[in-house]
Formats: sequence, C-alpha cells, structure tokens
Amino acid sequence: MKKVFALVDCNSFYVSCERVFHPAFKNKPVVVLSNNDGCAISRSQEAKDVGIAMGAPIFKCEQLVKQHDVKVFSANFVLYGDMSGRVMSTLASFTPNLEIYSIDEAFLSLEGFENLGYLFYGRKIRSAVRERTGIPVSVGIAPTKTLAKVANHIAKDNPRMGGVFCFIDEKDIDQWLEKTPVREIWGIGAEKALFLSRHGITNALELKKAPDEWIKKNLTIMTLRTVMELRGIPSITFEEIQPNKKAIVTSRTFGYEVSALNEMEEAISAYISKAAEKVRHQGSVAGHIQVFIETNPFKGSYYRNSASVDITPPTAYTPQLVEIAKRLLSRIYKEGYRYKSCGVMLTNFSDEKMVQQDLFAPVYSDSPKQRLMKVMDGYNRSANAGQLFFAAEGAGKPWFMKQSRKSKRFTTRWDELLEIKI
DNA sequence: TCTGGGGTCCTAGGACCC
DNA sequence: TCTGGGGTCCTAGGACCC
Repeated sequence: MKKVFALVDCNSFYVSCERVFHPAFKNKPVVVLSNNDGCAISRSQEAKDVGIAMGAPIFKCEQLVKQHDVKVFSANFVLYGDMSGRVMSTLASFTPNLEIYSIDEAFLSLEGFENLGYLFYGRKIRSAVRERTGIPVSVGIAPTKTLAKVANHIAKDNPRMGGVFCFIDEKDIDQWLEKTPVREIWGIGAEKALFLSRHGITNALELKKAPDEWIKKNLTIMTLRTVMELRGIPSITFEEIQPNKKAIVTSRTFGYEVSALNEMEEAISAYISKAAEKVRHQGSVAGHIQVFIETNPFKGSYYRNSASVDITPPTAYTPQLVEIAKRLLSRIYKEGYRYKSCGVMLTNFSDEKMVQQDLFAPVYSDSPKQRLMKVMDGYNRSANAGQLFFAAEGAGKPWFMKQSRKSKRFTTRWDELLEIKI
C-alpha cells in the first residue's frame, strides 16, 4: 500500500504555550528566551515582523523590545514538556502509528486512510489540537517524510491554505519544489546548501533532478536519501517506538561567571544527578562519563577542556558517578579562569538488567543502591520535582542560571495554578 | 635505490536537527 | 552587564592486525 505521512508541527511552540495561559498576548509580539535569559529561541509572528531574529541575544534587542512592547518570557521547559504531552496524546487518537520527532513535531502514518480524504483529515487533526490544548499547528501531508516537511512549510507560509497542505493529489509537486530554496529542505544545512548552490543547485526541484552518482560522490548517503524522498520514494524510516538514547548530556550556562572549584563541583554534581536520573528512567546503566568546562568564548583568554573515563562495571548510581565526575573535574579545572558553563555526558549504555558482571566490583543492578535510586526518583517524579537531592549539589545553588521572566508551572504544580479573577 | 595492502575498530569532530 | 541545550549520524584518520 502507498505510504502517506502527515507532519504536524506546532507554530512557535514555546510562545504558543505561554499564550495559552496569557490570552491577552494573543496578537502581541512575544518571545521566549533560551536558558539563562540569553537569546530568543521562540518568536510569535508579530515578534518576527518587528525584526527579532531567531537566536538573537536579547540584550541586543532591547530597543525593539521597548519600542514594540514585546512580551518576553524566560524558558519554562516544565510547562512546555507537559503541553507537548497533551498535543501528542491528541495526535495519537488520530492514528495507530505516531512518531514523536521532537517536543513540538510528530509524524503520523495515514496509510490506508484515503477514503477519509487527507486534506479533510488534516483539518480535523488541526482543529482537534487547537480545541483540546489551545496550541495552533500546521499540517503537511505527503508520500515521504521529507515531502511532508516541505508541505508543512507551505501550509505555514501561505495563510490561504488554512494551516494544512497536501501533496498527495497535487498535480504539480514540482512547481512547489521549484519555489523551495534548497536550504529549507530537511537535512540540507548551511554547508551543503552552499556547496549545492556553487554547483547550480538552488531549489528543491533542481536537487530532485540531480544525478545519483554525482550526489553519492560529492555528498553523503544521507543527502542521497533526501533526494530519493524528494522524488517520492520513502527512504527515511518511520520510528514509532522511541529508541533509548545513546548519549545523555546535561550542561548549563552559569548565572554568573564561576571561578571557585567548590562551586564548579556543586554544578557538576547537580548535572550528573539530572543526567543519571534520565539514564535510570530509560532502564540503562552508563559505561562512560565525560566532564567538560568552558570559559566565555566572547571574552579574552578562552579555555575549554574535557576529561572522560570508562566506568566498569557500568552504573546509574548517582553518588558513584558524582565521585568520578569530581575526579575528572579536578584534572581539567584551572585556577584563575572565570568559567561560563560546564556539563557532563553519559554514554556507552547497557541494559541495567543485562550488565556484564565484574568479578571484583559490586554490581548496581538489584542492589540496595538501585532501590535507593528508585525511591528517590519516584519521589521526585511526582509533584515534588527536585526536592530530594544530594548534598554534593549544594543547597543554595547561587551559580544557577538566571530566569527573571519565567511564567508559572500552570499544569504541573497545585500551588501555581492559573488564577482567574472575576 | 627500492619500504604492501587490506581489513577492522575506535575516536574525534563535523554537519545537521529542533 | 548580557550570546542555549540536547540529540543523531556520518566520515576521516589513526591504531592495530595479518
């Protein structure tokens, strides 16, 4: 049977989440900032229109913000994560085959749905999400995932489409591809776009027509797959079950520049704790750990370094990981620098139930240590997120990122519910 | 004088994504 | 004053082996 994919993408997702709880900002310019209130990472159409660029440092936009009364929010990922879950469960009711691609995007397989009418069905999905979550979405429908991405762009860019565009019965796909710059295609980044344009390929139609041999020789198989998809031949797999992560990273910019070793140790311990929790959540144990630190690259005397080591036997026990991480930190920490950020990366995962045993070292699985972690995770996963933590993380966390314009956790905390005054 | 060739595995780094 | 964070996959190149 012919494959059909719908890509549902939330419009300005973080901004849309904030607007659900601040309806007065509906037609106002709104932006959401990255962690530490750094750059604009989500912008409403109105904010784009007044000239706030994607990724622009907000301190460089102060004039625009003041002039156009732009509403500015710190990132509130607890809220966005919860809203994302609501959107995804709504989508799940429209297909048995859903691939959650990112926090604000999902592919739906619509194979076998042709008698319903794809366009009609797409509109139904769109209004259901709007109704049940308050989030506006765009829907692109096509025979491949890459074309569904293109269709989604068209739906988003052309208001007359009503937020839904379908390639399936489209007579002239090529006419649309010709209008699509090569840089906008899923999988073609700045580097490849530049290379392609130097060889006279500037739009999606030209890329679609490029000879396979030339692509294979000058670019990667990834790009060849993209080309096949533009031709309507599905070449990127549809993954319903989310595979376990192969790497888990936690890193943050500090609220201020940190020099003291003990503060760095606290931060590293806190990040390890967060990363280890994620590792346990997917039922893994980590076999490798990396710690990295960095000074501000925008200032003089830049220093960055990292250190890593294998862990045998692999573990997900926070106190042990904290010990190792601190040891690694001491190898790269240099006095006298003002550090801007640090982070940890856990990799080489194996299943917690199937670890290679070590003859001499105790094993994490089925130990009192594992049970302790389970109790702690269980407690922190309820409404008590982050209340139970290790002393190594420090109690005050003065170095923690700045978030001066954060909205409440409306959907996950009883004490932060939305209040409506009548 | 003249210094093989092919395979595998691992790692670091780059490109790309949202 | 002030510039995010978290992922995946591919490739090139080195180490090592026979």
